[in-house]
Amino acid sequence: MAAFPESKDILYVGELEIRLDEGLVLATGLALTLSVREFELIAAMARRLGAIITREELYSTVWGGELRAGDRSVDVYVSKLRGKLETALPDRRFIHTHPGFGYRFQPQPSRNVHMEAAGG
Amino acid sequence: MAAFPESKDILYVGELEIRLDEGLVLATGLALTLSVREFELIAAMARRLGAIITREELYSTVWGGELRAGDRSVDVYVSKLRGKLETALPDRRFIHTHPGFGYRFQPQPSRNVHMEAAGG
DNA sequence: CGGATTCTTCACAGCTCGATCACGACTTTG
DNA sequence: CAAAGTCGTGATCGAGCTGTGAAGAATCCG
Repeated sequence: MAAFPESKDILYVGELEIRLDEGLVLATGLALTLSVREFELIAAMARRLGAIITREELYSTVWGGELRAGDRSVDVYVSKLRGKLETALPDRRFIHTHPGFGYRFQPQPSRNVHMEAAGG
Repeated sequence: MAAFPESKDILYVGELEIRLDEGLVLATGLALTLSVREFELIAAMARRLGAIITREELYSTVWGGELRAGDRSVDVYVSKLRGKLETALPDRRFIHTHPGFGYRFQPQPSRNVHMEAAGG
C-alpha cells in the first residue's frame, strides 16, 4: 500500500496538510492544535472537498448516530474550526455555509472579508 | 555505513545534538544529564520530528510492550524531559501536547507559542 | 554492604474538551 | 416590512485528560 510516501493518508487542501492517521493539520507548515472532534470534522469535510455536506451527514460521520432535532453540535464545531483556520490563514476561507443545505469545504481567497465592517 | 562521522547516528534538532550511539545530548554544545529512559524518550521523539506520536507508540518504543490503562510513565518522563530542556534552553519549546492524540517534538520559539495554538 | 541514582506509582491540582444553552444576526417567505 | 426559521458564537459546567511533586521500590556502583 505504501506505493507513495504521500498516499491518501494525507490530504492537501490549499496550504493545509491534513495527516489523517496522525491527527495533525499543518497550515503552511505550522501545526494547528485541534481537538479530536475538530480534527474529525475537518477531515470529514476535506474528504468531500467542494461538495455540499449536510449536517446530518457530518454528524453521523464525526459523532456517530443520528442528528437529533435542535442539536447544534455541528454548527458549534464548524465555528471553532473557522476560528482556528482564520487565525492560521487570515486571508483564506475554507468553510462555506449554504443556508438550508449544509456546509462546503473549499479554499477560497477572502479579499472582501472586510465588507462586514461596512455595516450595510 | 559510517562513511561520515555525522551520519544518522546523530540527530540535529534546533540547537540540540542527539548522539544516538553515545546516549548523549548537547544543547548549544553543553551536555545534558539524562537518564536512560529520558534519553530513549527524547531519541524516540526526535526520530519522528514534527509528527504527533501517541503514548502507546512511545511506550512500546522506549519501555517495550503494551501501555497499560492508567500507566502515566510517558507523561512523567515527558515532564522530566521538559524540565531539563527548559533549564538548558529557556527560550525554546520542544515537546508539544496534542490533547487526545499524543505529543509532538519540534523546536519552537517560546515567544510565539500562542500563534502555534492557532486560537486554541 | 551502603549510599546515590533511577524507575514506578500515586495523588492532587489545573487545564481542556465536549455538550448544551442563550441570544442576536441573518435569511427566507409572503 | 413583519414573522418565522436558520445560523454564528460566547458562556457555562461536569467529565476526563494532563502536569508534576513526592514516596517507596528497584537498580547501580564502588
